[in-house]
Amino acid sequence: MAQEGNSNRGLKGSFMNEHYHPKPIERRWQDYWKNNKIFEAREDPSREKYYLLEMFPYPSGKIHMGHVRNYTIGDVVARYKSMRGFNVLHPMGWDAFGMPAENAAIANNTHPARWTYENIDFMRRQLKSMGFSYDWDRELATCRPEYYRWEQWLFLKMYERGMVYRKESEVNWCETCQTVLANEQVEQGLCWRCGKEVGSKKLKQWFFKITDYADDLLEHSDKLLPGWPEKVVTMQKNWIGKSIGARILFPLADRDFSIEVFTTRQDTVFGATFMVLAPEHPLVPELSRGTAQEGEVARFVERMARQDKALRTAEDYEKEGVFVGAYCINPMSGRRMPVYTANFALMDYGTGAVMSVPTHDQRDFEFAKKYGLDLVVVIDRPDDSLDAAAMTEAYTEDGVLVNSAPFDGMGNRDAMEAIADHLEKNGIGSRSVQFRLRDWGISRQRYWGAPIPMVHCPACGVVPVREEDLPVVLPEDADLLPGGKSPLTALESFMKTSCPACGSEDARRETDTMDTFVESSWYFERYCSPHYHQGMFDTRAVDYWMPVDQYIGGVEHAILHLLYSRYFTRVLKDVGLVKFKEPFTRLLTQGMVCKETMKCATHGFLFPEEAQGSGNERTCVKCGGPVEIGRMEKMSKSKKNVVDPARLLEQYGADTVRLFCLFASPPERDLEWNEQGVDGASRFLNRVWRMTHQRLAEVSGVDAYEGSPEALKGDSRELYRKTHDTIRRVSTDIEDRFHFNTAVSAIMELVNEIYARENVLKASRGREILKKAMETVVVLLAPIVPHMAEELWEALGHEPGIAHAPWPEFRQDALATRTLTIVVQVNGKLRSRLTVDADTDEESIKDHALEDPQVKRFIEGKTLRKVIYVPGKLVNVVV
RNA sequence: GCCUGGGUGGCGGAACCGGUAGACGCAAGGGACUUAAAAUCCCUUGGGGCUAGUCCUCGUGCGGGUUCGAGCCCCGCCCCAGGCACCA
Repeated sequence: MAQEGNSNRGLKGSFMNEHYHPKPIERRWQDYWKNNKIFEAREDPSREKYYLLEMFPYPSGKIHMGHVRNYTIGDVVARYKSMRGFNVLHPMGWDAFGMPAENAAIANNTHPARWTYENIDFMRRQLKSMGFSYDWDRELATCRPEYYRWEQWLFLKMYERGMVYRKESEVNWCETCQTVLANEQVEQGLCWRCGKEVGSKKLKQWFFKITDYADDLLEHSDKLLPGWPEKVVTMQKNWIGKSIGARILFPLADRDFSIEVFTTRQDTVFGATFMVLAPEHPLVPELSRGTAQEGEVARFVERMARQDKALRTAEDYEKEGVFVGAYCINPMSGRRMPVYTANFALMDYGTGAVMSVPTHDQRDFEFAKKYGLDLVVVIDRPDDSLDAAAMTEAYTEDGVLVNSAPFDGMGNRDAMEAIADHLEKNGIGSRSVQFRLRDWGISRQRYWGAPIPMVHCPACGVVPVREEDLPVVLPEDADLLPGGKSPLTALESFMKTSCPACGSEDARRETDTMDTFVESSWYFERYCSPHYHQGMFDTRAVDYWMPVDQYIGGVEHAILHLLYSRYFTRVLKDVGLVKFKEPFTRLLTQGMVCKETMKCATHGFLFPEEAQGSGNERTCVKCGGPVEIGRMEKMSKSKKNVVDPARLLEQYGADTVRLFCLFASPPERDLEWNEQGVDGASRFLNRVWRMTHQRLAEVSGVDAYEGSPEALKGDSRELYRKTHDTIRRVSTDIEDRFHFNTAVSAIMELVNEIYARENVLKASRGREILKKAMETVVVLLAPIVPHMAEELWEALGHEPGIAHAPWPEFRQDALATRTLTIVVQVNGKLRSRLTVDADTDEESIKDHALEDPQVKRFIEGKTLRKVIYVPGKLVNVVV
């Protein structure tokens, strides 16, 4: 600490021993926060709440830079709001079910539960060492029965309301491993484990009827999510994919029933020249039966069934199909249309049947050309007519109807309505809306997930578990089977149960577990009362805290997790548990953390520590060969361009890591990792540390100046002005824009100013002004580098606890300057600057500008046309 | 192909309502301190030019336009990233 006698020495170099050591400081304050329950949140109706939430992590082993960035951003906002007087809820927990636990268990011969809980313990310690302001008493893990029992409870409620149903659905199936594969376990159509080709298999699976809410979710996307990034809203809208059109019945030529199609282009119905059915369409075998096509059709359908889904949706997938041997009649044109089945028709969209209009749909056009089918133009360009025979692509623009009997000459937009009316009036079709969104398949043939609370009884069929029998506990004594097949099916103690309806002892439990997205669709509500055992949550707590005011996470969850959460919240509302529809008022999607990749010709990708040297001259530590520097990419283990937060924490401390994450780029953009930048952040903190300690003796016992700037002059006035301007800038940067990088810049500028205004101590009130500036630096840094801020706050003579210190307000009157710099332009080009008193009127500023020698040079001999004055900013002389 | 973002010094990035382009940091160079180094503190740093200034000129992906004035607005392109993509 500074000694009295040091005060009259120069500021520079007198306290060389004052060095910043983050480790003990961080330990000390983390203990302080914990012991004093500084971040414990309690409902308090007299205070305005602020619920800040970051997407909870999957406990994969240890935290990575993506977590560090995400949680640092959230922590700054939480701490800032807390200093602003809000009652802040800032919880943390674990998205603890999922496949990696099973994989690790098989690979390391441990149990998924053990692996998961050990990871949680390790990662919790890591998060604590970052100094995040979580209320750890609210921690939850979704794999615990006391969590998922309420999920099972809600499942039963949804089942009662018809929100849950079972249907046949395809899964990826590996014959060799005898197991179901998730999409991410299928690599280019091959099983990730054995490398054999993946097929598909039909299983009866559970679904949530999210499509019931498609319209509602879509509508609110626009109206009620103003605090969401437009990008995310658009992605959700596309995902829901509402299409407005019509259903039309096409009678079969020789039978007395019809094929129903969905189309968005009923205006082109007269141009429909053939029909396409999905290979899975029930009419395909029926129509081909007994025809010459029967064998070929059966072979085609069989081949499509075996084909991998990933392949079928591949980019340059060749359109192919076969004639099924039957014809239908176009109800509008009367044309006899051959019926085909083709790979591109999907059974689960619309009706699984497509009326094909090759002249006005590119896909139909290609198919027709390939199989020599007829083309009839029904929409002409407004100015010239199309010749079907000469077309090289479909005409999909607007135009005028032709070859459409009573509708000829009508604009196609009008014809849409007119034809829809005609269809409805004649009972051959109706207006219809389709969504791209499918129901949410939640069944997973996996062990490490929440059991679906259903029982299969030979007598009663599928029966829900009784509410009082919940939870259906996932047995932890299961042995994992090689290949990943769920061990539940082999576990007699789990499988065997009695029927809740008839009591039969022959009943079997459902062995499917729920998709982990189910757990993450309501955890934010559970946080409000995590220890509540009478229901999913205490509605009073939820009424107080929800909705989440600010949600922060990666853009990779922009669609599924967020859409499912919005859906679940609607379900909870319908069940009567919550009063709102939208769980997240504001959303911030932060960018990825990136780093350049490094590759050695013999050793492939290299970890950063496996290359030595700098710049483009790096060599491989294993073989000394040259290292090729690749482009910036998202940090990933497979590319080895990763930085382990644990190492950084060890080397620099949490505050430096936090500072760098915030300073390097604004949160929504990608962050390019740069070790020298981390050094820079560390250097700045050292500078702040020194700045404070070197001046401590000067300001100890002095109260920070809080008065009017009236009496201040020179350096005092300037430093005071800069101090308040910094408060203003940092507040708006954090509050309105989450631009922490510019907030940090502003604080850096203030620190630079303190160094530059050494003479302030000679002025009257100098010490008080200096103290105010120094305190401001510390208090503004508090949400960003909380440990150092606490330490310096105490050193400056305050009681511990900057976390709850009030955020400073800026004084408008302190921002004013005595003089203004007015820029003078001639014809828009900068020519001179004027320094004038702040109260100088417009006329005299203009006069000054015209008399300025620099300006005169450029207006001499020219006609003065106009003089524009922007108050306090500039004069533009137009000649 | 469609929908979003984005393109600014050697680099990360600033520029808030159309008004001084390049804040802040990194890197680089120079100086001070030191026996020396590290650390620290100070200075310089977009390109070009000359008469060396309180100077001129070019410059925010490219080409046009609106305006007294455009990185920012409008029209037409190019490139990069992300998302969707046989959805009838």
